[in-house]
Formats: sequence, structure tokens, C-alpha cells
Amino acid sequence: MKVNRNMTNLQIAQLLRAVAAALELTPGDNRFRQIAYERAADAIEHSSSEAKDLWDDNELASLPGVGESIASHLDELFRTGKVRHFDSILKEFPPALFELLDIPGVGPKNALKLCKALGITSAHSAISKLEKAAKKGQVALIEGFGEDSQAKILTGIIEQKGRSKRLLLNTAQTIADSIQNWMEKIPQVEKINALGSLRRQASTVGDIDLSVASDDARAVIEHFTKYPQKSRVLEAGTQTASLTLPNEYQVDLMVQPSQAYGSLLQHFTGSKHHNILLREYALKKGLSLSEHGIKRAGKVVQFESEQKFYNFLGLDWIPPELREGENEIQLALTHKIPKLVELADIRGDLQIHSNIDVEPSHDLGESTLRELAEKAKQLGYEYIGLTEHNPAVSGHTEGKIEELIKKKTEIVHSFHDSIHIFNGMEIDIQPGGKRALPDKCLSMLDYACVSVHSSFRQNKSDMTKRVLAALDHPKVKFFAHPTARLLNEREGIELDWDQIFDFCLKNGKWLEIDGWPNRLDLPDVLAHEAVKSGVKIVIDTDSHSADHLDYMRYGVSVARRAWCTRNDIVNTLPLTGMRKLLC
DNA sequence: GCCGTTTTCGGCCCGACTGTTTTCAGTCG
Repeated sequence: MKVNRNMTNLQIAQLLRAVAAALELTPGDNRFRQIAYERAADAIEHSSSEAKDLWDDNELASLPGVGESIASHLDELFRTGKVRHFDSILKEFPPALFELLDIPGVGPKNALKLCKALGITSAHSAISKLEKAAKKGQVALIEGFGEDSQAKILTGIIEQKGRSKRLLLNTAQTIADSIQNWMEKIPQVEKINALGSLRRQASTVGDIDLSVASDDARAVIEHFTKYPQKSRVLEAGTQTASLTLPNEYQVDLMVQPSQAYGSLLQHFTGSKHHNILLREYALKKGLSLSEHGIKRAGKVVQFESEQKFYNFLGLDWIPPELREGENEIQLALTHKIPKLVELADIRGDLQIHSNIDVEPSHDLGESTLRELAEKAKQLGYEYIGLTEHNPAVSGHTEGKIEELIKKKTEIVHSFHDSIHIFNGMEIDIQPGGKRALPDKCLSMLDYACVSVHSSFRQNKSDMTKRVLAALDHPKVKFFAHPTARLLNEREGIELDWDQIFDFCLKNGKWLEIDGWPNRLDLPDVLAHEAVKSGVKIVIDTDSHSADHLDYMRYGVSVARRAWCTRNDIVNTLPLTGMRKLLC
């Protein structure tokens, strides 16, 4: 592991987890110190701010789980690029050990045994050395290991190699639907739900989690392990089972009888961090929580609904999107959980690409204005906005560009229907901050949004100036897919978000949540920060065909995870309200 | 090592599954 001053949150989390693993292997060490390091790792990995920025503002210890001691170690890390205390703990163990922890099923104790028995020391190619040894049958000979655990290590290595990417939310939904259909073929399945990060609507999903209500868990699990598209069955017990799909994605299933289904939903929805906090809260009331129910004085109370489960604890029901272990439990206790925006609140979609050919700089849409309007009416919208990309700058004179915009404007204005069409445009922000459309053309439009489609790696300060310059025009209403990230493909750009929020707030600009499944941008944590600052959000789909308008549900999911209410979202306004904002 | 609606000291979430044991340790979510 390379330790340096510029570590990302994920890298720091991995460093802290390595320390936790080393502590676990240190004889006589306090088990809870180890847990403390793991919690600090979780807190940093899930923080909405870069740890280094928090350190700059002397706010590291504001992260729950990061106290005085770990904060001072991180201070040393950011000042000097290393942490002597961590070094002294880690140097007792072969670097290879920490690599082996990546293999599912291999924990600190077994990793150490493997390193010692097989003589694997360096981090470099540690996993492939283990793989070779296992294939030669050497692992089965080590004390405490056998043929089965050797085979398990080999499948674990396959899994580790194949699982570099997380599933996009919409893909996960499709897979879950297919398994759900399979499970519903047998009568013993009374209820079935997809839970975990999918139910919490995280932008990407690691595992697919399913729960079933049934009095015959055996039959349910047996049927599950016969799912036709499975690759391998990882485990199958009396209440839970796991299998993998051909692309190494894992599916976990858990079964409880109907009368205890509420606690199962709660348990399996997570997040892990939410559950830990909830159990700690319950413990103070003398209650112990599990997927079976709530244990009070040795007796388990069962719950058929999740609502009853939370109410029994004196809490309001908490929407799954908010169960990430922030302050949702305290708010549920004092009846302060906000009413989150819903799909039905949305009145229109302001980033749609039609097939009106303005000879654009990027992809043209596929659907006609008529097709888009019909689809939007089906969704119950009052308005949509067409935002084709600006005409390509190269190969067009300013006169030609003007002509193209004029032509498009005439098409939009001559279209009459019960749904209102706003005449917009998505404009590239050039590397220097200039908009890729002459201001003369802007005056023909009802509005525009701006976005970054090139030079993604500028430094934070230049990038921030670039974006603010482009936003600074009365017709420019919002900043589209603001981080420009592509999930599993491209990191987002670097911006000084406080400056962006501040500018938006002062100048009435909005930030977009783009519902396109591999964008989902703004990301939930940043959108949460934005609305806390008072910045308004517009949720769009970035549709390039009429079918894509259905992606609105994913944009709304991001907004819900960002704690947005209807008031935070401008396109919950009816047409009259939106007209005032745009014209 | 962290933290406070019983606590600044004394606690720290809970259970399932597997493999290798012969009653439990390790790992996971």
C-alpha cells in the first residue's frame, strides 16, 4: 500500500482497515480498538467531503468514529506523507497479508496463516502466488485448511478478479426482477422483495439482496439454488443462501415466516451502518434487534411490517433512501424525518434531446418532437424542454449557427399541443469558460443549460472559474450533470463546491440531477450538500429517445437519497410557476 | 480507540453459515 499525502478517501479507508486487521492479529490487543479503526474507515469512505479538505478546515474529528487519536494520525499523514504509529503496527506483518484480505472468505487470521505457510511476503502478486499454491494442492495441507477451504479460496480469487465493477442501479433492478419472477413460480413464496442497496436506491449496487416471506424456508432455498442463470451456489443454509451470476455478481436470499417479515425487511435493507446505530440505540432501551424481531427480557417480539418494527422502538418509519447512518435515527425520534420528493411530484423534464438536427457537437436525439410530447403526456407532465447540444463550433460560421438555432426555434414555436414545449439548449463549456454558442443565439431560446464535455482534468481552481464564467448569463438556468462523472468509467471533475453553491444561490442558478443511469449526477452526497446550502435542484433525464424519459425515477431516487423535499426541486412546479422562472 | 437522553468511565450490534473441529473459530453482511 502506497502511503502518501494525497490519498483519496477510499485509500485512507483501506489504510485504516489494514491497521485494524493488523491489530486483530496483535496478541492482547483490545478488540474494540480494531472495531474503532474499522468504523473510522467506514466514516471516511462514506464522507461527502475529501478527508484532506476536512483536515484543511481542522474538521477531521467531526466525522463520527474519528476521534482525537485517529485525527492526529491523519494530521501526520497529510503533513508528512506517513504515519509512524501505523508503520510500527503494519511492519510486524508481511505486506502480502493485506492483499489477501481482498479475497472473499479470507480474513486476517487465515491470511496470516497462508503467508507464513506458503512463504508469501511481498504485496506484489501475492494473490497469484496463493492461486498457484492452491492449484498445486498445497493449501489443503496447511493445518486448519482442507480440500474444501482450498476450493473456496480458488473460487474466491475468481470472484475477486471479476468483481471490479458495481452494477448500475437500472441493471440491478432488471436482474432482481428476473430472479423475483423465478422465485414467484413456487407457491411457498408468500412475499418477495429486493432489499439492500437496491431498495435504498444507491447509484450503484454491489450485491443483489432478496428477502422472502414463507413458512417453508427449505423449499424456498432449494428453488433459489436452481435459478437457471446462476453460475455457482456459494452457500445454502436453513434461512439464507447466496449464489453468483455469470459476471460474478452475488445474490443473497433470506427467508423468514410472514409474521416476522417486517424485521427481516428492516435487517436486510440495511445499511450496515444504519443497523449498527439502530441496535446501539435499542440497546440503551434494553432491547436487542435482529432479523427475527426485537428481544425484550429474553423474549422475541415479532413484526409483520417494518412500520411496526420502527414504531415499537419509538421511531417514525424511515425511508430506505435515508438509512445510511447519518442522523436519521435522531430525526425519526423527534418526528423530523422530511417528506421526500416523489416521482408523482414531477411536472416536467428540462433536459431532452430531440431529433431536430442542429448539427450538434455531440449525439443527436432519436425521437421526434411529437413522440417526445406523447411520452411526456403519458407521464402526466405539463411541460418539457428540448436541449439539443449546441451546433458544433468547428465547421460552422456564426451565421450558420444562428440559422440553425432559428430553424429549431421555428419548429418548436409551430408545435401546438396540450403540453408546453420550452425551447432550450445544452451548451458545452469550453476549456477557458466560454460558452460554445454565440450570445446572439441565446436570446432566441427560452433557456439553456451548460455542461462540461471536454478537458475533464483541469485543476480545481481553473475548473471552478471555467464553470462560473459559463453560468454567468441570464438565459443560462442550470449546470447540467455537474461532476461529468460516468459511473464505472470516469471520475468526476474537481470543483470548489462551496463556491459553486454560493454562486448558484446568489444568482438563482440550479444544479441538475441527471437521471441517466450511468451519470446520476449530481451524486447524492453532493446534492445533499447543495440543498442544505439552499441551492435548488432540477431533475432531468438527458433523454436521447422517448423511452429514456422513464429514467426520471432514478433521478428522483438520487434526490431522495439527498434528502430533497418537493420544495427543493424546481420541476415539481406547475407550468405557470416554471414559465415565471424561465421567461 | 470512540463516545455520552442512565455513563467523561465502562461499555462497545447480532446472527447465519462453513469447515474443521468434536464444541468452535473465522468470516460475512
